Amino acid sequence: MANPAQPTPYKGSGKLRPEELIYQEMLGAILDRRLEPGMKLIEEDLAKTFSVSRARIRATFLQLAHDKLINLVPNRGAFIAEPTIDEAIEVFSARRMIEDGVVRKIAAKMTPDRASQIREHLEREHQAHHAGDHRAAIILSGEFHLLLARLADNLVIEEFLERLILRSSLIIAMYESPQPVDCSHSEHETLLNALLGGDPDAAAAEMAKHLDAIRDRLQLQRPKPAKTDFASIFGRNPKSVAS
Amino acid sequence: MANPAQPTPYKGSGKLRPEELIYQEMLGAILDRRLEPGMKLIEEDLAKTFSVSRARIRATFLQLAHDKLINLVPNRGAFIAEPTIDEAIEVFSARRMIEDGVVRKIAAKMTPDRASQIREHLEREHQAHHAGDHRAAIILSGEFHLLLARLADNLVIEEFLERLILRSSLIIAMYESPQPVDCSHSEHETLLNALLGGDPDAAAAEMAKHLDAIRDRLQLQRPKPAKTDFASIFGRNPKSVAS
DNA sequence: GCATGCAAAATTGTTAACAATCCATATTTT
DNA sequence: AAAATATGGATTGTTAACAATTTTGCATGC
Repeated sequence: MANPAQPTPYKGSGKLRPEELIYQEMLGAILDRRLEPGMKLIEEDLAKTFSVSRARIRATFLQLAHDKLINLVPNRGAFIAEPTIDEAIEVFSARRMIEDGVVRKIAAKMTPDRASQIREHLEREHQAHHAGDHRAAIILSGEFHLLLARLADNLVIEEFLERLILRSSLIIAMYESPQPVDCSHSEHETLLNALLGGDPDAAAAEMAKHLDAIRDRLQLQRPKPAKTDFASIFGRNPKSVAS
Repeated sequence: MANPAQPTPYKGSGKLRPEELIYQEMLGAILDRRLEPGMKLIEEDLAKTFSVSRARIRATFLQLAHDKLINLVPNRGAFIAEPTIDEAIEVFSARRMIEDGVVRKIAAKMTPDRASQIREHLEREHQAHHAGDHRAAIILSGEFHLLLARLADNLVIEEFLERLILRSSLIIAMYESPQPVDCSHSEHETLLNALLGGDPDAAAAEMAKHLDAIRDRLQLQRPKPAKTDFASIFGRNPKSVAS
């Protein structure tokens, strides 16, 4: 027998591997901003928190760093990523490129089954929005895009976009304007209609519009919404305080 | 000497980090097929080979696994990836999607400087080809696509495509037909001409054609060109030997 | 008062030993 | 003889201690 090559099979039962759990846990904390951008992550503290060895925390760090959710600095440690404005713009630009292809592929071969899958998801988004569950709404909003990627039937693209969406979530958490931003669920409905129209160009244009809209709702001009930046809080330029 | 592709910029000085070195070393061995698909990688052997600790080998494994160049199986170890035919098809399909966007972006804003960068690269490909340096030709061929990604001016896309190109290289190494395949350098010239034409649609079409051509040159119908598969060597079906 | 340098504490990086798991061979059982 | 089952060796997974580095607090000098 042979092939020793199963990607990542869970051990048989529905048992969740601890490493996966820790990744998810930290992911949630980052996207919730319980861990703020720039914050230092101390290995031993986390190890004790999750009752695992430092080695495992280290491995988790590598994963998170690969997804650009934390920065790993040699001899200094791990820090929650602080995506710059340029990075944010590039991420949304990359998504535009990729989701353009996704949407075209779906529009070209829309089936009733796929359509109802999307509709079902929209329904959930709708419910969360009306229930006022902001957090769920944001998560579902990301999953909408992931669903489209899945329907495009290409695992490579799906996995990449998944990471890009996580990264987007961090960006949104970091740069979102004071008022709620997840009004985008109506845009998702517009998108579905475009997809049902069967015109790839139209659907792609709609997706581009949607992603640009998300980006534009962010406050990407602000220098840095950092933790305790007294200088900006009190309206001074930190570099030239006493000039 | 050697490292063909410099994927991640090194820190300030020319100091090469050992971890990066090991990754590059193993990468080279995989793409050269000195390490064959399916082969087991034993931590301690590698640790001794590179004179580092097992922990570092482990960290390198995580990186390689993330790039889908090896498979990590819990409690069993690490194995050189054996991309399936379906995977191969999906990788090239994903590249079509992404490089479509790349090429369009470049075609839309071609400058003399960018054009000469591409021409310069083509010249190098040309030289390697005429010098009969097969290995260099394959590497340069991949770097051509990477150059285009770089010119598209989006780091996110660039990094992703870099990984996808590495994965493609493994696929090509695994499925390439007996006769040389790097005749594609002339296709790259065709591609440059399309880019210079300034017509995004035409350029994108050319790229799609090129990627399909690469894929079609592979022997993606063969079940598995495994190491010592006597059954297939002697023209028998391994499953039903005695029927 | 502010900068500089030193020393201690905290933190990361590394190593080695130990435990758990898997694999192949040998042995027993049917 | 074939299947099932023990057994030993090899390999991965984990832990804890140690070394190296960075950070922090404090004292000193200007």
